[in-house]
Amino acid sequence: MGTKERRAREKEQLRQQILSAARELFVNEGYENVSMRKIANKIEYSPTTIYLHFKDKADLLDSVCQETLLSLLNTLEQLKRDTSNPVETLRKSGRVYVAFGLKYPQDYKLTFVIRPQFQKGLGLQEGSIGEKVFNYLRAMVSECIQQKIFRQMDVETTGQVLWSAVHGVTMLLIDFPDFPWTEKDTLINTVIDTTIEGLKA
Amino acid sequence: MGTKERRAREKEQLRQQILSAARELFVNEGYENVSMRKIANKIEYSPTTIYLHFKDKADLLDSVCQETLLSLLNTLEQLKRDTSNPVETLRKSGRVYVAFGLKYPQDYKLTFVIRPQFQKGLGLQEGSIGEKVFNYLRAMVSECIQQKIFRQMDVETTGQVLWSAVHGVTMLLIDFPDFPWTEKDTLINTVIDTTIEGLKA
DNA sequence: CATTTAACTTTACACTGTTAAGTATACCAC
DNA sequence: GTGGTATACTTAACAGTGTAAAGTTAAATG
Repeated sequence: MGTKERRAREKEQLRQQILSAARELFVNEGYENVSMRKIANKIEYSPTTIYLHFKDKADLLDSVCQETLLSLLNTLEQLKRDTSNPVETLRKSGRVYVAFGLKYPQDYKLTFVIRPQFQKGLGLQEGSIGEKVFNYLRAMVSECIQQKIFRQMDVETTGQVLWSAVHGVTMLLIDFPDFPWTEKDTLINTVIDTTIEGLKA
Repeated sequence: MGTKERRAREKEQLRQQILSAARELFVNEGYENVSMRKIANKIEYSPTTIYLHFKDKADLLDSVCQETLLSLLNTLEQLKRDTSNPVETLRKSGRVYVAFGLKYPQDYKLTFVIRPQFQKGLGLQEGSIGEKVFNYLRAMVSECIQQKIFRQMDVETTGQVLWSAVHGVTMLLIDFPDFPWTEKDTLINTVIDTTIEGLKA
């Protein structure tokens, strides 16, 4: 019987092929400079085949970004959390977050800048990977507040402040590579440490 | 004789016409969704006329962004600086910066995200408006450090940390309007105050 | 073997940024 | 005023875009 399963497997395989071709092209040439035809060429199918797996180009982008978020989540979760020192964990997580953004700058921008432009109304929906990432942050922040290391402030606000800081420095370093930045790691660490210091009780 | 001058004036006028048509379209429909033909239609000239005034679409974008930066600089400089309380001035400037970004979100993104993507290698060149904006920040930071309110840290790094913070929160609020942010002004103020607090001696 | 279904391709449409060539008009020296 | 030239602008064209509709092929089912 297993033909149906085989077919489904093959279909999934092609989907994955399209996805990784798209990611590679998006990352190397920029979303706007990648045409459906280019992707099709790379996987040696006709352009319209892509539409059998993805609604349109934006949907393709969205799927690529989901993968990116998952990868970010995994990277963060690999960091083993020392509950006795939540601030240090937070610090490390911040560094990992920025490092991720700088290691895959194009993927980062696709996910956090380009995608919101094309996919209106994504507000961190229930069960999404994006929500899981933010939950990770929430948990750490919560710990810092409960242990009274941080000011007794709203968990949400505190988390959002931290996100703003790491997102800001990541975006600037990506978008203005020629700006006369002070030493990159110094800047990143200072951003994270300053924000954490400012949040302390 | 003045015909030459009149001609030059007319030419400049058309240039301005193109610029404001382009800005309006870029802002309302997004850079990528605006074609040279659309701009041309709006000003009732043929598409190729635009090329008599701007090298290409990216150059047009660049000119639009220069205007935006100038507007930002003016907005910042209107704030009268109370040298006896540089921290309060810095706080206000931060709020003004974010408010500017949120008032003209598309212009902000064009300038700080889209343009760097198309104009590689803009590293805050000598005498540019971007440099003037950053100089404004430098001056305020310098004051805070000299008066020993801030930690004795590198002026550059300190300024870059502040820029990261305000840029981060601005970008997030623009790109994820549906995210469950805490009250917007609270978030903005908390970001600014937290960063400043973290920088204090 | 016949028929249905799924996978994939061909063709086509209306659009894109930009270049090259063409045209008309306003200016200048005589 | 007339001839020539420079300026402003347009027309036409090229190679490319995202994607819908229709057509084709091959495999799975009854």
